[in-house]
Amino acid sequence: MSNKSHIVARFPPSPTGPFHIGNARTALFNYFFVKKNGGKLLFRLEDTDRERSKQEYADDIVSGLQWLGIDIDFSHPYRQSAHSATYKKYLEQLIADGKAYVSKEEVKEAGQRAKVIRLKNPGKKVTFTDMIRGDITVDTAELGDFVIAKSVDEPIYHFAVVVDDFEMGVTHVIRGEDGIYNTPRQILIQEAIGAPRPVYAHMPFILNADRSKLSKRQAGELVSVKYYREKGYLPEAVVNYLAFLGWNPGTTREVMSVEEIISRFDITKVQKAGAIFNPEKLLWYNKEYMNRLSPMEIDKEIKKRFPKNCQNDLMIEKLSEIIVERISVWSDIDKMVADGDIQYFFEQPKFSQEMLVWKKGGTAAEARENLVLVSEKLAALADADFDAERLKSALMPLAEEKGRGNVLWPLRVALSGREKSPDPFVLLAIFGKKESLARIAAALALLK
RNA sequence: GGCCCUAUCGUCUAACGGUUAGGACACGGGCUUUUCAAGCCUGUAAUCGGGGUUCGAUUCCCCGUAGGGUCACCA
Repeated sequence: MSNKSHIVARFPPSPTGPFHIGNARTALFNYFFVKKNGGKLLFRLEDTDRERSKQEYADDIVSGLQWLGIDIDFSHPYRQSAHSATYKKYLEQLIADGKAYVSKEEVKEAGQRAKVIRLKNPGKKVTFTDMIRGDITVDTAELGDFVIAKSVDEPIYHFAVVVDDFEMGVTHVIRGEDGIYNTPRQILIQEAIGAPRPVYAHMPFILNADRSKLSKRQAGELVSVKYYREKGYLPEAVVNYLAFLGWNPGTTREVMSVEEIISRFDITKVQKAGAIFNPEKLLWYNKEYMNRLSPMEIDKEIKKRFPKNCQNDLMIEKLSEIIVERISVWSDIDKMVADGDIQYFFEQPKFSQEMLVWKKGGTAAEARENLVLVSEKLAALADADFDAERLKSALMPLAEEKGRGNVLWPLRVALSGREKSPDPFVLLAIFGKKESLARIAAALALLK
């Protein structure tokens, strides 16, 4: 890393499926690395597989990357499909130099070619440096003269990658650990075409709970970046979680902005073993980041998710605090709406007489008597006194005298109609004097 | 199976030969003067096993064991 200004890394997904969270982490670590070292990150679409490559997947990857805040230029990606002439040139040169040859093959399976291009393997031991794992030595003899292209117009992956990295001036290759065994053969190809060898770093995998490689089979939708966007996760939280999965700056604090992560980033401190993906911790991160949001940002999201008959801006403003402390991701608001935890703020709730009675030893008569007393106390207050703290000091003496449960439970149910809700003082403050008294009156009518 | 990589609480991790093995998530308990949530305090919990090296090993070496990766005319 002595030549900082010359660092060029790349992120080369093949658009053959939805953007995978493990891939996102690899992209992120590439991003941290170049940002930290003042390098450049290039985007390449490995779309040589005509059958499986789809534009919608490419779009999903790009939008996922942008959502995560990876601010690199996606406007003119390097597409493998646009470089067949280049591969052909190198292939023909290798054959002319006698470093590769056209080999006649026995066709064993459908789709196999009778002629392919193989590299003449010098059969030596190759040692390369991995920034995470140190030196790795592999004997390439066992590879034999491996296939590098089906024809001069159809290079296979390893060959295309080496040519692309060379053409793009890539100096640092940071990829998943499954790339470790691709490296020796790619190095052999590099040497054959006279390309310089980049520095490597192979990242450990993100794992399922049983320590196998994170799979859609086991983790379901949790593997796709799109899922987190749709569920209403904050990209900062996802980035922070992913960054600390398999790496940490040695601090006790784990909530850290991207800027700080970048400034502290050190790829040599990346863990060598894989890490199990922990959705609970991600949720915790998300909540941490939600707690740092401004009321305006919260209100905007709530408004977006509330049904048509709950679009009262003034009420939404009052609710944002109690909602945010009950959710971990934005889509939890949808659940609250579906569960009926929202509706009662906007219209008189329906509830039964039994629900008004304190379950631990209260009677309907007590509920009625206490609601009348509460009602009288509230009627004596000014509108301006409808503040949670003041209401509490106004009503608690009564609650202490008559029994907290016997006073506060009926009051809370009268206001919310629910088994679970914010405390009655907060509710009173939200509804104000007039609406509060009206709801209590409605409850009293039921108790008669 | 060959080759390679890896191994600290359930999970993510700190420790770069000497710590009561630290933190976070999750979990348990308690406090916040009804319920829910949030918050605060607090507790349980780990060095895979066996040999070395060393005055001393989580740390260095070897052997096991376990897990993972990889052995394509896929990317």
